[in-house]
Amino acid sequence: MARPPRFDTGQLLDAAVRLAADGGPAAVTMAAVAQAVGAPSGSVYHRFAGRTALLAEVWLRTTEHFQEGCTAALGSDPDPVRAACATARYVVAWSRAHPEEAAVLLYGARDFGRAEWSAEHTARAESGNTRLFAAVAALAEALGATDDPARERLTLALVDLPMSLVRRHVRGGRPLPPYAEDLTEQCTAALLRDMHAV
Amino acid sequence: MARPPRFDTGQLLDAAVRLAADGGPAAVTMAAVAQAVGAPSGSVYHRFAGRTALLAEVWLRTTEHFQEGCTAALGSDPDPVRAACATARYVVAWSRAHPEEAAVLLYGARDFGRAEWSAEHTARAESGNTRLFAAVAALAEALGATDDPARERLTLALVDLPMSLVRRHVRGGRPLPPYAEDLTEQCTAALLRDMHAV
DNA sequence: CCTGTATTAGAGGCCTCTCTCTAAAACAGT
DNA sequence: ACTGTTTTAGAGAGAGGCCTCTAATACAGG
Repeated sequence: MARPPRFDTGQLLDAAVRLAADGGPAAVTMAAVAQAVGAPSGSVYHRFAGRTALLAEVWLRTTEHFQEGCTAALGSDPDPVRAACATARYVVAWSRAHPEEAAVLLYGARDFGRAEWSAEHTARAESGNTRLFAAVAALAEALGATDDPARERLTLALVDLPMSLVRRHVRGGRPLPPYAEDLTEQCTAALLRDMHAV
Repeated sequence: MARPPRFDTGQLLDAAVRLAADGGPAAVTMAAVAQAVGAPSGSVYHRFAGRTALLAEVWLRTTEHFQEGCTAALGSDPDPVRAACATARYVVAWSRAHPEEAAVLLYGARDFGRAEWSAEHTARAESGNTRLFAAVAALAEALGATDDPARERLTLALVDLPMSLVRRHVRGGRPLPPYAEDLTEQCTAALLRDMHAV
């Protein structure tokens, strides 16, 4: 009933992610994406309302992809310490498997123009965040982390520390070393072990 | 013997840092900097060879400012564990005192156009890095961190973990909580304490 | 006061990017 | 074959940013 598409949304987003990974969000221009897949600029505008929408989709698809497995890992084990370690491992393993998307994740939503997003895109971002926060909060309660510093320490151990390890290597353009997952898990365990002692 | 300057280099860099802090490196345009201080664009070009040079100076002045106190903190105490904790505290305290520069530091040199820097700027960046690496390496040896994973764990404890804490708040636009320094020091201590146990 | 120099002042060219608009193309169903 | 719909295809306007260039300006020293 209609002409078949030569360039679909996923293909364009893939190209945009690649551009963002090795050039930062500023390198994601409509012209660059079009050229990367060999399409005229009109085809990109047919899929996305504008550059703002494209950047929002790049960010949202990547974070949602990441958060999907992350929330799963957070609830993967009845023992909260083991669940935390599994989550930390997941962050590193996911980044190893998806280095370009990991490079996107090292930026923030603001770098992808969050201030100008549509209400729909903003809502999607908040929805994903609240779901992840809920899973972290549940784990925090299971670990007895009741006050703000303790909750923040948990977040550091779960997400920020693994991401830092990833950042150090991805930003340098090198692949993650083989011991990355083990190192991350040890650090996370160390941060959780001493939490009750203080 | 000459007309006195109305806009000096430091003033222009201050404006550029402010723009970068709340708009990312992309917001640092020659026109924006000129407008921010009320100067014509020609005055900006009189101080900087071009946008590439301006971005490089923004990054280098900020990192050098940060590294100055950082290397001092690394050698501030003969006991390596105490020196490490002092360094971690310094990272947070410096960010609290200089929130705009801290926001710049959360990006990377690549985001400030490192690929197009002059040889001179690149050399300055490497010089600062090697000095800092040397101080970290000395501390690593004092702590018995000989292999790659142990050295990386030390770097995480010293710099990356404090920076993560800063990132979480600065990126959200909020000030650092009062307990930030204490929390950071506890986390750093926990990571170092268990290092020998593994 | 006169001269030399560093700086301001801003107009204007060039380039890139965003976005719009029109026309053509390719296919499914009748 | 015809129709309707989606998509490609690409030209072109408008805006903004980088950079250059020339003229004017303000001061120090003789």
